Amino acid sequence: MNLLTRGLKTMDLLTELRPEQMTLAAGAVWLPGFALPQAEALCAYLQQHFVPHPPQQMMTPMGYPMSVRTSSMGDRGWVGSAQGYGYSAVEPSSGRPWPPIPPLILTLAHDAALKAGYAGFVPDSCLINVYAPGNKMGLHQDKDEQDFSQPIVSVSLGIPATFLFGGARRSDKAVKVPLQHGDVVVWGGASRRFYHGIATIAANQHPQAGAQRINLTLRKAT
DNA sequence: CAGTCGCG
DNA sequence: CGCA
Repeated sequence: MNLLTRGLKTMDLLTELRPEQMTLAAGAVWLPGFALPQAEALCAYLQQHFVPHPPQQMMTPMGYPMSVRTSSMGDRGWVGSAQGYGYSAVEPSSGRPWPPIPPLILTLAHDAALKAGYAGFVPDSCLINVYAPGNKMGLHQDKDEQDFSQPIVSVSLGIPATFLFGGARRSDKAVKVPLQHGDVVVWGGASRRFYHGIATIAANQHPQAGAQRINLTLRKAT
């Protein structure tokens, strides 16, 4: 019995099959399980990171808080406030510089980018988004970076999430990608500025992360 | 005028 | 999907 005679629709294919690599749009690649070898070490490392650098809810310029909590590593960290969005060399709550991105994460990001077709990726910013059940992220573009020739590398840890990957306009139809612990998504080239987001997170539990999804987003900000 | 990682 |  093949997949078509079982009556599977496109969404079912995405949830049942775990291809080694799948193209979501021109220049955008989903790498299921690419970070699984490092995932447990990453979770442990982040737990330690969160002690001196607790994730905080950023504000939007429209006056609403975002539902996710965020922290950062690297020369720059992404911050949001009533004044707008951008990159900061210091953690707003403490005024101290962000801690460096550890080699484990730099290497993972570099290797994932290479696998997706982007050689020589050296990020200077790692945004850490922490999602609890009920949290979400509306469709948006990553457009606060200086150099759009560099891709974005996104690492998923903890409980699952539905990643929404749209197009150049916010109203473009978005593909739904069922991200799991250890999945990596890389987007660049034509898709570098495409809209993307995260659907409301369902209640869930993960052995390493608890009731959380932790997303690492690696960028070259400067 | 452009926006807008939010909301209804 | 369009806001103000």
